Amino acid sequence: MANMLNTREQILDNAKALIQSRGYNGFSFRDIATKIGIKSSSIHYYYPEKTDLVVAVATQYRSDFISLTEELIAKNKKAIKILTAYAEVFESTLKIDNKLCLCGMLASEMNSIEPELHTVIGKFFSDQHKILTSIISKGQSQNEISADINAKDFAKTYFATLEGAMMIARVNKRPSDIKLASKQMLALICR
Amino acid sequence: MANMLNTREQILDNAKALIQSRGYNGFSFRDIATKIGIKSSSIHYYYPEKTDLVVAVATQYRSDFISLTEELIAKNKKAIKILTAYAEVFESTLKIDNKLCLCGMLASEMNSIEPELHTVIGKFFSDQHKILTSIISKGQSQNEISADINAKDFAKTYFATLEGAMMIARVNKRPSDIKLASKQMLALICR
DNA sequence: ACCTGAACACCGTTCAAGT
DNA sequence: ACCTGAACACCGTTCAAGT
Repeated sequence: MANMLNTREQILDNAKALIQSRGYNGFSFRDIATKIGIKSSSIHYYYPEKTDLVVAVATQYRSDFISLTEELIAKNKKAIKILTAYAEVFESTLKIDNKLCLCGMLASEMNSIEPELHTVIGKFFSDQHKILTSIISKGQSQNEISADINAKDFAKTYFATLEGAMMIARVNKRPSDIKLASKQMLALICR
Repeated sequence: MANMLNTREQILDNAKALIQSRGYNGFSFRDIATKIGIKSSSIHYYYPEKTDLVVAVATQYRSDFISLTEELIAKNKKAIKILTAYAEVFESTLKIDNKLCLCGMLASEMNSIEPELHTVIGKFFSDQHKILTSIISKGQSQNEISADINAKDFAKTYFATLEGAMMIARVNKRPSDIKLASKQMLALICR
C-alpha cells in the first residue's frame, strides 16, 4: 500500500516539498496537479487561491516544528545536546532533501506574498525563539551555559545563524557547514 | 537632470532593486519595462534571457560589494569597527529600502534558477568569506580579537548570521536586530 | 462532493518587421 | 542600433458544466 493519503493531503505534501525546494513563486499548481494526477483547476476546489494553500502548509509546518522540538527536549537532558540535535534537523533537511526551512524560504519572498502569510511566518519565528530561549535558560541554570550571555538575545542570533548557514550551505553544497556553525556558536557560550 | 542613465543601466538598476525586494521569480520584464517606458520585448535586445540579466546584475553586485568592503577597511582602523560598519550596511539596506542581500535572495531561490547563476552567487560568498577572514585575522594579530577562535570558521558563521538575521528582521520589521546580532557575535570573540 | 474545460490577463521567449 | 507587435506555451483564477 503505497499511498493512503487523500487528495487534500497529497496537495499539502507536494506543496510543502515544492516550497522548501523552490519557493512560493517557484512552483505552480500544474506541478502539483501533474504529480498527483488531477487537473490544476481541481486544486482550487480545496484551496481557492495559492495563498490559501501556502497558509495551510505553513500552519501545519509551524505546529509540526513545535512537536519536533518537544521530542528533542524529551530525548536529551543537556541543553547543548538539544541544541545540537536541533541544528542536525536543519542539516538533514538540506542533506537528504536539498530543502530549506519552509518559513525561511517564505520569509525571503516576503515582499511578493500576501500579508496573511507574513503572520504565520512571524508566529513560526516567535515559537522557535521562545523554545530556544527556554532551552538556553535551562542550560544556564544547570551551569552548562555561561550565565554571562542573554538567553533571549542568543536564541535569536543562534536561530538566525542556522537559517543563514542553511541557505549558504546549499549553494556551497556543504550541508555539514550547518553543524560547524552550530558547534562554533555553542562553543562560545559553554562554560 | 534627473536621469543620465542609458537604457541598459536603467534595466540593470531596476532589476537589482526588484530582485533584492521580490526575488528572481518575483519580478517580471514588464515591471522593468513599464518603469523605464519601453516594451518588455525590448529588454531581450539587451539580455536575451532573464538569466542573462540576473547574471549581469549579480556580477556587478559582487564587484560593488568588494569595493564597499575596501572602503570600510580604509576608513576604520580597528577590526571590530570594520565588522560593525559591515553589519550596518546590511541594516541600512533593510531599513531604508526594505531589501535583502541580492545574493542571499538568489541563494534561497537556488533550485529554481540556472546553474550559471549559482556560480556567481558562490563567488560572492567566497569573496566575502575571504575578506571577513582577513579582517578577523588582523584583529587577532592586533590583540583585539581572541586568538582562541578560528578566523576562517568565525568569518563564515558571522556572515551566515547576518544573512539569516536580515531575512528574519524583515519579517519582524526590526532592522536593528541585525545590529544586535552583530554586536552579540563580536562580544563573544573580543578579548 | 469532487472534478473538468474553457476563458481571461499575465508570464518569458522568439522573431519578423519596423525606424 | 534599437524597438515593436504578434505569436507561443506557460502561469493563477474564475466559472459554468459535468459526475
